[in-house]
Parts: sequence; C-alpha cells; structure tokens
Amino acid sequence: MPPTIPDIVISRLPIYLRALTRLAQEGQTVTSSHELGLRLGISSAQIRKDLSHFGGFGKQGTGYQIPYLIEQLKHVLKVNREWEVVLVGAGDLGSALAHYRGFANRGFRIAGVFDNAPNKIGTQVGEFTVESTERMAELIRQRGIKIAMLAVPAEHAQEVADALIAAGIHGILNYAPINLNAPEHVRVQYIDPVVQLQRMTYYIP
Amino acid sequence: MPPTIPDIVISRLPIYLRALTRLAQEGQTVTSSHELGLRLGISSAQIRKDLSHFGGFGKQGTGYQIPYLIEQLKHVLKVNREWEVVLVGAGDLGSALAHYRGFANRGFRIAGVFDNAPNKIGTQVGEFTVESTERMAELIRQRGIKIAMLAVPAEHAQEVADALIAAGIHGILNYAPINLNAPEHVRVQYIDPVVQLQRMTYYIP
DNA sequence: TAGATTGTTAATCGATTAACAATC
DNA sequence: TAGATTGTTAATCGATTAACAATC
Repeated sequence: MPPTIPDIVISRLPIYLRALTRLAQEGQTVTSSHELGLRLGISSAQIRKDLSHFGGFGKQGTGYQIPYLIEQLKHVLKVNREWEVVLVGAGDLGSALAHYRGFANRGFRIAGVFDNAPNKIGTQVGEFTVESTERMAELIRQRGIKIAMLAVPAEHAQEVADALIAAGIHGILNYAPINLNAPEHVRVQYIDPVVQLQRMTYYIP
Repeated sequence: MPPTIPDIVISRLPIYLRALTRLAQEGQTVTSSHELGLRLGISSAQIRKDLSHFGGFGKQGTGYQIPYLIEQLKHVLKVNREWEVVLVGAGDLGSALAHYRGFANRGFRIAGVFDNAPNKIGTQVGEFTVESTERMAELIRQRGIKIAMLAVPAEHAQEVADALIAAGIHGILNYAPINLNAPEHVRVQYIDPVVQLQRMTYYIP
C-alpha cells in the first residue's frame, strides 16, 4: 500500500503548479527549489520535501525542468485530464463563475448550470441555459460527474449538497457561507471571502 | 508584551464566528465545545484551546453563551466595527462582489469600485459607479482604507497590488490566480477556485 | 574540476490530543 | 448532590527545517 501523503502537502501542489505554469508562460524552462520558494514565500527545503513524496523530479546541480515538473504535478493531482463540473446557483456569483474563462486550461469544464428559481430557469448565462435543479441528478449520473460548485444561498446549501451527494458527487466547492455536513468520501472545499477578510483584520492595526 | 497567537488559531476564529452566528439565527443561546466541534468537524479540545488564548469565555458545566462568545470573537478579530474596502476590477467577478449582500453584516463595506478600462469607467455596478484606477489612491488615503479586494486579470495583479500598497493598503484579498509579492506588513489572502478544485481531484477515484 | 542543487535523514519546532482537576 | 463541561497541563503526534552526501 502506498504511504499516505499528508493533506497539507497535497494542498500546496496546486500552488506550485500555478507558479510553474506562470514561469513557463514567462519563457523560463528550468527552476530550482530555491527560486520557486522565493516566489512563493516557502522554504526551499519544504518544496523539495513535498515533491520527494512523489518521486525525484529534479537533477542535482541544475534543478527542475519546468515543463516536465508541470506534467508530473498534473498527473499527481489528476488534472492531466478534463473534469466536468456542475454549477448550482445562477445568481450574481453563479453567473460570474459561468462566465469565468480560467477553468478550461486548468482541468475543469462546466457541464451544466442549475437553479430552482422559475424566473432563472431557461435563461442564458454565458454559453449555458439554466436548467431546473430537478434535472441535476440526471446529468450527474449520465455523465458520471464527480464535482459540483455550490453558489446558492446559505439556507439551501445543505439540502442541495445532500441532493448532489445522493446523485454521486464526490467533491463540492462551496461558496455558501456555511459549514456543510458530508460523508467521509466527499471532499468539501470552502470559499467565503468574508472569512478571508476576517483573517486579515486581526493583524491590521 | 502579549504572547503571539499562532496564525492557524486566528484562521479558525472566523469559522467559529460563522457557525456561532448561524446557531444564534437558529434560536440557540448556549453551546458547548463538543457541539460546535461536531458541527465543524473539529475536536472539542482544539476549540477550547483556541479560545483559551484570549480568555475564559465559557462556564464549567454549561458551556458558552452564544451571543457573548460572538461579541468576544468579533472583538478579537476587530470586526466589531465596519471596515471600508476598495474593490479593484469591475469584470464579471468584480461585479458579483459589488452586488454581494453578505459583506455588510459581517464587518465590511465596499467604499469604491475601480477599473482602468475606458468602457467600464462611469458605468454602474450595483450601487457603485466605476471609477478610474487613477482616483483609487486618493480615496484610500482620504478615508484611511486598509483593505482591498483585487479582481483584475493575473497580468495586472502585481502592479495594481503595488499601487494599493503604496497608497496605504494593509490587506489584499486577491482573486487573481497568481502569487503576489508584498512587504511584511501587508497581509495577502488568496481566493482561486481552481486551486480549491485541484485540491479535491487528488482524492477522487 | 568547481559550483550548484537535489533528495533524504535527523533534529527541531509547533500543533493537536488526551486527561483531569476545578467548578458550574 | 450528580452530571456536565470548562480551561489547562503534559504527552503525543506531525510538520518544518537544517544539514549534507550524492551527483549533475
């Protein structure tokens, strides 16, 4: 059995991947743990240690080939393929997410947008026609979709989450400002701008 | 000199505050570290330890008075007052943030929306008229604003951040998918949905 | 070769948990 | 009083860092 990788290590890999992709865009082909660490405010030892969980991706004396390391990290994170995701909630935030062009080249594609408000159903958001939440489970099952983005009001987040999980969803990116209860096998990630803001004010004189 | 509180403790306080506020909304007036921990998937010992950094807020045998604990946490996090924030970037995401009604009752108020695109300047987003980024520093200095939300394309994020910092900003909530370099005294928090999604795919079979 | 940088080991540091006296 | 729960101490656990042999 492969050893379990600490979750905190996994959580840093997308940050490395993002920085490496940017370095590549800037035309750089090689980097070192030291340089990457400087950019990210992380120690070079930590970067080397994190990467060493998955194999030796670098060369002594020269460092890491950026395109190669990008491929390896994508492979580890399983984003060397495209994941379809459903988006639930077609309000301001859902609409912004539906329009966002940054998912495609990083491994994700919105496969459908759902809302239960009668005045939303049938309307167009970006390239999507908003569908009734009643048809949500159907699409998820049909296409084997594993990931959902949840942009509904806090009052409805738990019930929608329950429906998503029942339909086979394994990961929820929750924009509602509320904690979700979910079974062990479902990963929930949270995005709440106010929580982030409140994490800053403590430090501001 | 007061002892330094670990950053990881501070980062959990907004989560506690959010859950307590919800409990209060549900009409509950008292809770325990055990109950709160169950809701959040955190051990009761950790919650008690975290809170004990700031004082004894509970009573043996009965637990915590929710309204009192809420007030105390707001005080610790300095959100028992209103912080003005500037929003830079009036695209889809900036527009969604400008419309978001969830800032006001949690300690934050958008004081101005800025963009440098000529076709955006002067337009209305929610209750705001988009202003040129040239007038940004003026407002920040005038009103002593300390916090900014950054919703501009990655290519411009660093230069805008530099301008914000020069104008006196101490905290940046960065929605651009790029790491920002900032001096020691500036707190930067990141919101990148793709990073969150990539943190889930590793675990999904 | 000399310089640079990796991958890894051991040491250090810090965070979480368990346990319990105090007490409501 | 008996039961419940806090705040805190000490033990455990896990993550980060320092250091360096290996080697490009």
